[in-house]
Amino acid sequence: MALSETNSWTGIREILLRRINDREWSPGEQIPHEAALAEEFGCARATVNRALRDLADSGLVIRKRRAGTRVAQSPPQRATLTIQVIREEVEALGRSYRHSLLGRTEKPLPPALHGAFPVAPDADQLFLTTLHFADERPYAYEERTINPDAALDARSVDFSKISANEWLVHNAPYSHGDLAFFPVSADERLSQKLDTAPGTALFAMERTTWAGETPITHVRMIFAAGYRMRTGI
Amino acid sequence: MALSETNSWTGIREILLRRINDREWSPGEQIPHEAALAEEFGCARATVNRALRDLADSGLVIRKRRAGTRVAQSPPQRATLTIQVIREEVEALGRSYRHSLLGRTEKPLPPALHGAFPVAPDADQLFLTTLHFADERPYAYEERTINPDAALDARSVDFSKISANEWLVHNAPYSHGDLAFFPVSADERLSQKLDTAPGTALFAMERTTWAGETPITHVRMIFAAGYRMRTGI
DNA sequence: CAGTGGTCTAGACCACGAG
DNA sequence: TCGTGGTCTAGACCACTGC
Repeated sequence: MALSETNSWTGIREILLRRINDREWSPGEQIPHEAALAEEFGCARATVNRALRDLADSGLVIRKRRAGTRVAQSPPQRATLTIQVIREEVEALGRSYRHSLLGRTEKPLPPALHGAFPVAPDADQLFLTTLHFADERPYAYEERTINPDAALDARSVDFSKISANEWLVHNAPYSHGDLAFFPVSADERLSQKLDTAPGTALFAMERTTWAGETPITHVRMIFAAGYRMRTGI
Repeated sequence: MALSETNSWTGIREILLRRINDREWSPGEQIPHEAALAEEFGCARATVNRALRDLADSGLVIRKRRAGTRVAQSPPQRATLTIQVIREEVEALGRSYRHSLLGRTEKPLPPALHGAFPVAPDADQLFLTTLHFADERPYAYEERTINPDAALDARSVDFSKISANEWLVHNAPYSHGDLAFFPVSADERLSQKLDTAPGTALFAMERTTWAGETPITHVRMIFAAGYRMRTGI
């Protein structure tokens, strides 16, 4: 109908997408095989495969061997968040970055974290609290636990020169992690650090990263008032 | 070194990943061409391409034509959020779902939204407020604007039977959207709807979806106290 | 068991963009 | 301009899993 979609995989994806959006293929319905579509479009099966795989990645179709490809009943919305090192996030906003190490101690893990951060209960962990600034105004407050067994040189690093955030990204590769976002209400101490009124609603992020089965670091980052996390879908 | 990675694209990805993590290839450094790697691993270039494309998708390497492939300086952490229809989100938690339509009006767009939702200033928009319940307890409060020119049948739908959230997912395909997360402090009205104390910090999400250049709907969803958005990386 | 998607290959041409 | 990644092809074998 349109002037022409070439036989590129993106072109084929658009055609398939239109058929789904136009209800030519209804939710839950099985669509033709890769081989049939390849023949229809006059292209190789691999090209159709690439298009369908992309639609599957974005959740619009469900693919199973033997059972074929079906249009998803309620396509979930998938959004990709990109979480940068704080310094880069701030500098990308055109503001100047600085951080200040507020505290550093070594002690065993407090019981509250035992569930989320499985290390030996008597092994000393490194605890850091850091304040991140953008244009000399507080940007985020960070509370971090580092497992010295996983980040071998951490004990000897001067985290007032390079933030733990940045050092870990460059020196402690992780295999996977957990991420959570939630709101917190500024208590007396937080409101002071982040220069806001007590009771202000703040955006917080918690993250644990792992190297296989070994936890590397656990961090809670609380952003100053007005912070919004944005993305596209 | 390991017993053997087969010549699968995932196997090759693991080998490349290890070289990056072990600093065999340093951040910023250019790595061998696809052709060279294909020869080294004794596989087709397409297989190496698939592995490298996957690493590029997750932000670990940067690929440019002619310039080759380089290890990223500070690999951003990319997380994928899956945002389901609220009913499914609640039911996935093993709780029973119900919603209640609190209000429905038609009026032109208020000035506050003119920037985010570009429709004719005198065209009536459909405004809905909805409360979502999980196990009969408030789960989320929703304020929504629907552009009737983009969602043609919306005016004739009984949104007390099917939530606008769900109806739109099934009936108004979108091409793209904007998404933002931020905290709000419960005011008197919100705290009443969501059955929480005034001043509680709550998690909020704002989303606008588009069909090409035409805005379809704008929604602000505020979740009850205790809500956490989780994902993995 | 057999149909369907998942993957690999060897080769080719193309498009971008750094030098 | 020309090296590098991006893509397409035709064909093959494999792995999973529903029938």
